[in-house]
Amino acid sequence: MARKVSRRGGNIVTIHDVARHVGVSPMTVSRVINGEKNVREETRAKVLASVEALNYSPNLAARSLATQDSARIGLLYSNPSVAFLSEFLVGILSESSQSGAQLLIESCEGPEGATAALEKMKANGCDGVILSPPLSDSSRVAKVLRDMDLPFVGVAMARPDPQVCCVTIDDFKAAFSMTKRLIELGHQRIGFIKGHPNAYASQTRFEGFEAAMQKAGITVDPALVAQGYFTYRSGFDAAERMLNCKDRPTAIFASNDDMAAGAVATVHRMGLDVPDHVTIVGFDDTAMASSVWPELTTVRQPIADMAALSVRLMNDQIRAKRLGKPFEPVREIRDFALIERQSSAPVGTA
Amino acid sequence: MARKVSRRGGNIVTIHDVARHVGVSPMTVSRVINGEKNVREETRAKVLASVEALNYSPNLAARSLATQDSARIGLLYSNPSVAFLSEFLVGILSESSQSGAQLLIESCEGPEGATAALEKMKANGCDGVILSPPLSDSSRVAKVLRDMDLPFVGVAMARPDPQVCCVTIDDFKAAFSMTKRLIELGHQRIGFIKGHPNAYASQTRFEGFEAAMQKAGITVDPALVAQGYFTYRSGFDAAERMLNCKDRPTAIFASNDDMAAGAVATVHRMGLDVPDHVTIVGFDDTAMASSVWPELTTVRQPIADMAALSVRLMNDQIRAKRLGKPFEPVREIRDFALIERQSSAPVGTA
DNA sequence: CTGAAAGCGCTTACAG
DNA sequence: CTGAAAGCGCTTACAG
Repeated sequence: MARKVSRRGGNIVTIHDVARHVGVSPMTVSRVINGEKNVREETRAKVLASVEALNYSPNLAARSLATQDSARIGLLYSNPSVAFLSEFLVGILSESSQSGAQLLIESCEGPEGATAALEKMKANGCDGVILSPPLSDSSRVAKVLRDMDLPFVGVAMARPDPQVCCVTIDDFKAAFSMTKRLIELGHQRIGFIKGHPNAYASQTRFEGFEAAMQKAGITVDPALVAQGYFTYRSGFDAAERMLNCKDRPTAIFASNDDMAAGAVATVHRMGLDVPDHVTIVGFDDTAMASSVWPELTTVRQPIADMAALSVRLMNDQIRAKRLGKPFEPVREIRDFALIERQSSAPVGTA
Repeated sequence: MARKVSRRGGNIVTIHDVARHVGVSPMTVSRVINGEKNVREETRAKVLASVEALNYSPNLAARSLATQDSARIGLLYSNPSVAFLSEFLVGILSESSQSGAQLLIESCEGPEGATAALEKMKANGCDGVILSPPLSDSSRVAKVLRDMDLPFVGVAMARPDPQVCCVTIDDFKAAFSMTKRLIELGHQRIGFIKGHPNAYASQTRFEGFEAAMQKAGITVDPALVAQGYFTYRSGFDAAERMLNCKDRPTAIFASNDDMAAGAVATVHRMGLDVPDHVTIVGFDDTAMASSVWPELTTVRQPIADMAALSVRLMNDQIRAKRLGKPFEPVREIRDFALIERQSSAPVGTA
């Protein structure tokens, strides 16, 4: 490893070392590393070989200083599930450290508290804001942001707004698919636990459920639809009510994993088994889903990836604004996935 | 806000703007910001006022480029609890983005798989490695690291090794305190669920439990000590065995939150209540503890803080090594805290 | 106690 | 297709 001694005695392979090794200018090495086209194929190959040989990898701090990419990004959240939030944060943090963005993190209690938090961010030189659900769906928050002339990106939005840049999955389709799968497993009496009323995703997921039921010609029994609040406890209570029906459901679809885990606990408490007596499925595939037993069948929403992508979109938007270029709001729809674990089974397994 | 237009059209307040505003050199501003002593009090005050007025905040990328602090830090983990890991990551990521460190993250299956992962890191120019438990306690991993001449920091180590730089809590004392608290609540028949045998913390926590019991003059019934594996399922099973004893425990102390949550599920399944019939307490205070119902009384281990501190220690160590200065291994013991939630109560509440 | 110079590693903008 | 120059915002090392 050819390493040079830096001003302070460290050993770091730089772009200059690679350049010298190959016999080109640092500029050419930079071009190869950044995948630019205007490099002769032969030169590119030599540079790449050298990068490999010297074990070069770029200094992110230097890059972001040079590119001026170092935006100051605000992240505003309002207590979603802890499991959701931490996965969200991991995505945000890792991408922003990659791109050299600085982070300003604030929480607030619902859309009403958002204004104060946003003003604080703005005062701290914030260039743009990333919104986690349910804030991302709040038109009130969106208005405040527009008035402040701050660009923003919404993550996991459930209500389409062509004006807003966002990263989501198709909640309707995801809920539809999961419901369809339950029906394929022979379930007919399927209970549904809704999410918090302040989140649009709650409504959209319920609509997906309804649509799949209707398509299969199954009537949704109102007694099997319960209001939840995305908490374990609310799932626990909702499931209890449903399971005390005379004609109890053979499957319960909860709008997130926390509630599904609560529903599993209720089933167990009643001396029944999951999935033998009741199938339980969740939504999100957070840490909760694979931490409980039986592990939850759920809809995987790639939260960390979505969060990371939102940082990239935010960077693009900030850069465009700085350059005075127009920025067309992007609506990125990521794929969801049905993850089948042990909490679901064909009907009548017991 | 006095903002200058940068090369690419952005508006950023820099150290120069502050300097001009105050009428001093950028150097002086830098000194004030970094809290150096050699600045006249009057000058310092003026600079600080200006920093406030212009809303200046330093560009981290520029700083880390200039200080050469940008170490490349490897993070090696071997599947601990997902909840534990995500809190750990949040701490690591936020501190490393603060300090401008680059991260190389690898996982492995136990100490045996560590060598390959570490070689990969080393090949990628890694300057030092942070170890999460149970890897942090592995003398085998420590030896590999020493042979590679890579500095490392262990997080949440349970076995004191004066040679190794680490950040921990006092697991013994923490387990002792929690047990003492249970005894104060009147519990005598207390069950204990051990953690995974490959983690030293499991042993240490058990010793703390034993010591507190002994000090209170209570004999530990071997039937009330079960082997767990830090998973929900293992807590579930262990609790089931204990609760089927003729003389069942009135309280169960699980060595982590996942197992405690599993134990709660078992109690419920048997038609009993938490905490009315059985008190259940956990350890760590991960997201799991406040996600289930009833929420868990537990020992708070400040995982994110500890992880963040480990990054700082790693940076110090790498800098010392680069400068050829000796670095005395530091052993940082953080405070734990007893968090009382709804899963515990005085004995005989029902 | 304060400042002018040089440099951190990379990229943009311009020339050829 | 390639390179020389200048600059990103900050700090170290040296003078005074």
